[in-house]
Amino acid sequence: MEKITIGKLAEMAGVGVETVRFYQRKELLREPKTNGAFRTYTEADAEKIIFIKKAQELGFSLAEIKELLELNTKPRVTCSTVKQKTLSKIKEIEKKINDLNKMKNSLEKLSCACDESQDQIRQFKVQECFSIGANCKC
Amino acid sequence: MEKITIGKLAEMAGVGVETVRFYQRKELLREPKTNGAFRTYTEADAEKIIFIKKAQELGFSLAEIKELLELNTKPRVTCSTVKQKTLSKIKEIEKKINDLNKMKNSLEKLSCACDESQDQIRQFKVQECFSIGANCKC
DNA sequence: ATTGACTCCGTACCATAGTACGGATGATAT
DNA sequence: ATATCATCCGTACTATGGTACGGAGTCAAT
Repeated sequence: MEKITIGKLAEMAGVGVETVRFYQRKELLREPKTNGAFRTYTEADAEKIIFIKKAQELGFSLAEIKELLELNTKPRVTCSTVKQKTLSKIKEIEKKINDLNKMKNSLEKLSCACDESQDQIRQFKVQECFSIGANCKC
Repeated sequence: MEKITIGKLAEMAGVGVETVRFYQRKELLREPKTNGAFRTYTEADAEKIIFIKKAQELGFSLAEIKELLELNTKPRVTCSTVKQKTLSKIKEIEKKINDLNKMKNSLEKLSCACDESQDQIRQFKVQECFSIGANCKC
């Protein structure tokens, strides 16, 4: 297998070279071994960047993503601490899924309204999805 | 019912007064009727702000949130255009839910590893959740 | 051994999403 | 009526997450 330099890595992960260096400064990515004068990366590094981008799209900040990536890697942390943190992250995620389902239900209601009348469309309000139990009644 | 001034509105929605004004400048919130010299708001405005905050936590930018809020309110837009945009938003949301489920499954695997050994915990990698079909096998 | 593409490093700049400040005016409770 | 608090408005500052730039060094192919 050929050496993965920073440019190749960036291409693999679909980001810019500067972004990789930025993540290193933020300690989201390890500083890799240097092969001669240039750094060489692994496929795991590309996977990590892809994870970071996905997690960002899901509303996690870089600080939160760092926590996620470090859940199991910090030295001298007990199993029960890891478990506790992990379960708390799972709760966060479940809350997000729940909220997304509310938005989805609400938009499905709008989709239904489109088959009814202009009036039905005008009366629709997405923002109500978090207050009233607005489910699709197609 | 008493008048809702900007300070009251901000408190209701759990944001700062400056944030409300910022959203007005960004046209995410309407410029409300002025009662005397001061503006008065409605509960719908508070609901809208709460929606904005929730949607941000779910990874939507203010520009995307504006689109969501305007789905059905723009004049001279046909039903089919609204329907099309709505279905596309639903697809986006489904993708997010799918990705969150992958992360959740992965973290459940870590939670299981916590009941096994320190070694199992160390070997775990969240970032793999988007590449291999890593489901919890508790 | 020279050329061209890539890397390294520091620094500067950018967009997004607020947050703070400060002087003027308006509202309200005593 | 006056003190106190809120609102208005413009402008400036901040944090986060990158993006761009410029000069120097390096690698690899011809």
